[in-house]
Amino acid sequence: MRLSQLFSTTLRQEPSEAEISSHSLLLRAGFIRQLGAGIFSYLPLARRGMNRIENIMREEINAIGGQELTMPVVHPADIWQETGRWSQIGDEMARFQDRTGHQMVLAMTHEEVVTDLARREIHSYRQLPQLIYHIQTKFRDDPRPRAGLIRVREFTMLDSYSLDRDWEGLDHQYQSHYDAYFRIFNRCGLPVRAVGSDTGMMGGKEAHEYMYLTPVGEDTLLFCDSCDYAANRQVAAFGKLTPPDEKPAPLEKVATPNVSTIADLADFLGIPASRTAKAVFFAAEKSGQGKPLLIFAVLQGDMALNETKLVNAIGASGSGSITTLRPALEDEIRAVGASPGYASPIGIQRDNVLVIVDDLLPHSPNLVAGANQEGYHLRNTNLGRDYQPDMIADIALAEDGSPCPHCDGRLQALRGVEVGNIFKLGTRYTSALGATFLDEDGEAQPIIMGSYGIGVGRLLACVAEEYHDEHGLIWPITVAPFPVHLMLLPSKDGSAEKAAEALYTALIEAGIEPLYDDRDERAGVKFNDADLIGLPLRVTVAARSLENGGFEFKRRDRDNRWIVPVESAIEVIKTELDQCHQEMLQRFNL
RNA sequence: CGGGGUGUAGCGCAGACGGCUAGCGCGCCGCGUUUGGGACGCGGAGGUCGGCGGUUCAAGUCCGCCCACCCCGACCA
Repeated sequence: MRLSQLFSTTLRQEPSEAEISSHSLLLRAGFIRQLGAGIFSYLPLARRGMNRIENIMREEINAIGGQELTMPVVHPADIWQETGRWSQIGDEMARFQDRTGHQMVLAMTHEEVVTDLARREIHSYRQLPQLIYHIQTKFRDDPRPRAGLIRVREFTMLDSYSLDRDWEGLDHQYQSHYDAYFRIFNRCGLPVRAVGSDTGMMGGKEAHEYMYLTPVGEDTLLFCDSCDYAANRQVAAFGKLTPPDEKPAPLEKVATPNVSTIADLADFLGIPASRTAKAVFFAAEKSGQGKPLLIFAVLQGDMALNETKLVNAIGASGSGSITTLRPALEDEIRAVGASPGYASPIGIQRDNVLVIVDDLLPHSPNLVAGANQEGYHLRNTNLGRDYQPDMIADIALAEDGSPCPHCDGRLQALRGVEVGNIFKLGTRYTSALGATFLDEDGEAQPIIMGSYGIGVGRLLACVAEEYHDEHGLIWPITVAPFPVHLMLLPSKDGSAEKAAEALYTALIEAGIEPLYDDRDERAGVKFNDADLIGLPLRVTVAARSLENGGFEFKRRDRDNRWIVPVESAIEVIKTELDQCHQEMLQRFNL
């Protein structure tokens, strides 16, 4: 490709909307352009990089038995209604009507369509297992796109789906993906960690996320410093310190004027926060019901609430499908007889209230809790004696420094970007859509499903985030849009032009397509653009290099330059590119 | 959805007290000089000042409404 003809230009100045390196550099180097919030065009350089990523994905998924197909981006609403997600998912799903007035949706994921295909095609255990995948555009109307390609609304994902006759089969395919996904990321040069995660809107049993650790990430992960425990903060368990073993003491009302926070309370009474009980309120809107359910969560005063755990606990309790959880209004709290700032479950009305206490509370005696009266607290409240919970569950948020749930270590909090995820869906969708097969005994069984996804653009952005310096991008050989940046610096006698053109042709004939900077620009401009675009190997053809005995070679990720004789240029380029590959394999033990 | 911010040429920005043909740097086009780390000279092109409405003799500038984008939060993969 001749740079003079390439459909994009580099920008000298940093675009004002870019806050993080990958966004800024991908814009400046001419890889992407933004059309709207979270909506981008991928110009030829980005497209080529993404093609290479997608081909790595195809190789790895094919290697574990995947078959590529393509499923539609526009779906009729009824399959989403069949699984219940039509009403479960909110504004994040883009909906519209076609000309005949039928409700349609833009695909935000493809479980429904896969399951529909499965129920049409799969009838016998003899047809299982299956693994199908596609690389397709999705749209999620995210309330807040940000950080360039890291969090967008329209995006392309590799999406694979496993279909099995039993749970052992799912376990096997899940494990295959677990490993294949590591290979995909590593072949792209991206170091990732797998962590246990929430299943969120996907539903199902077990799930892992692949996290690229970076301060620009918006997920918080917790890693044990001495064992291999790792989890997204949303689901992270932790070892709760055992409270003192005291006998329950009599309840005692104590005046606490203007003391409405845990910190003030502990201060005022001269006790640690861990000796207090904290109340947190949410209103749960139930589908198809008018009056929201008040969620009254109680945990030890030194701990923060984990909303994801709370939602999952409520879901597990079977108390109806909760569509949304929002902070309760003050009136809603007062309506049950609780007093904000001085609240406890003691003595409140219990109809249409769900009291959920953290699983540490049964072991934490004599806590100071609210008296449900402005300006007063109660000493020595005890679960069981003074109030009964509707449910006991782990609803506390793990923090940096929390004890590991599995060993004596401490959890460390780090930021990360989720670049992929894998879910054991089980029969969540196949049961809903009636995707069954007949087993050997002629009995209908629901197909057991798994789903696995990687965002292509987000992966590209993370690679850019990982590999760059103050001059520009530094692409790993495996995802670079071109392997070689061939640079011509014009000469008076035309010798450099002649040599560069010859090398350009010879490289293409050798199956190596370079990006050929044939522009009539100053050397400084060309060198700076080469650094910005960041191709792995730069080959400069100039009068000076020819006088010195050939072409000047430089790797983008190294500082040194050296001269290679004209006649061995192709061979050395091949060697260098191969060397880049080898270094990559070594770094990731591939 | 809440809070904050920004919309003036392709990019980065000035102009805001209402007042002449709306500027600057970079980029772009032409000619010449220059040619290994973002050259120089001369000459050009390019703007419904985010949109609509209002006030006024006069609006980029004042007022109202709306829209878009960015950041923080809520939310989310």
